[in-house]
Amino acid sequence: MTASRIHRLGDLQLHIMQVLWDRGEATVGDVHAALPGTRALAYTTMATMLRKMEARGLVKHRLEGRSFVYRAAVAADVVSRGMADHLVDRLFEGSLADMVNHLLKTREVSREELVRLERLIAERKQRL
Amino acid sequence: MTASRIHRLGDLQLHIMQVLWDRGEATVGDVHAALPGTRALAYTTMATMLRKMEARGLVKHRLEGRSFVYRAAVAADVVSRGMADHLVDRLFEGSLADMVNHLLKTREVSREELVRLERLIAERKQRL
DNA sequence: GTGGTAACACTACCCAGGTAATTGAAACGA
DNA sequence: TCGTTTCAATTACCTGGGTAGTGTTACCAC
Repeated sequence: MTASRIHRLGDLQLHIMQVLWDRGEATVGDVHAALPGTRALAYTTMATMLRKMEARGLVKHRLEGRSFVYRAAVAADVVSRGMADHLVDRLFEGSLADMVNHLLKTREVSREELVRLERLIAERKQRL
Repeated sequence: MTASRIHRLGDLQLHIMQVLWDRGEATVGDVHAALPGTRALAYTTMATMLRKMEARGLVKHRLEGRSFVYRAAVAADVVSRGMADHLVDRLFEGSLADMVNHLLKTREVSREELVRLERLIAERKQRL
């Protein structure tokens, strides 16, 4: 449950979270360096973002020397779940099948992916 | 393709779109009346929102008497697709299977839904 | 015609995400 | 010791979603 679902996360914030989930810990500089070169953002932008995110409870930091070392304060799957659920609820009235149906209709899907899906569903049925 | 994906839509805007998709056309008053009573919003809020949405190209209006009759300017599935794709890309690097896997792990899913999913995937495999 | 009401128009907020310059302090290097 | 770099802190600004008050007009009922 983890107190008040997270379902809104901007692109930048999500990228930052992904870096943190990936590395466990990272300084502002690390995060800045780790981000996709496609859009070169200022170092200060990262710093500001991280502070805002800490205020919101998404990350925490500790001091090491005079650097802030950040880490995620929420687990990746809690966030994924919050966001995915929110979308399923908003768009498909909570029906996973409707969502998948829609995705299958509108996206390219490889045979491998379909096979994987079949297997996932079969497994899930066992576990019912 | 409909020019530039729509992947950001706030809750209110999405609700409004759903009303329009549902009815085809609706006046501000209709939309206002149709919205979930849970949060009673002012009539003017709807009017403002609809004007903003028109500026963004989400809806159009025509004049009938002195009322604006709004209709959606983008199709429901284009929007669903934009939003769903965006999420799949952001959270699961574009892998539908990863997304479904995640959802299957973290959500309650009924046997019926699993069966429906199986069928959907089987059908999709045919059509490959 | 006059007054109420139903419509849009305009304007103003708030908030959060995103972006960054500026400032100030600490550390480091010569 | 003095300049340069490296950090964090502060501040500011833009955008878009959301919310609504106020203003204005047009129309309908008396």
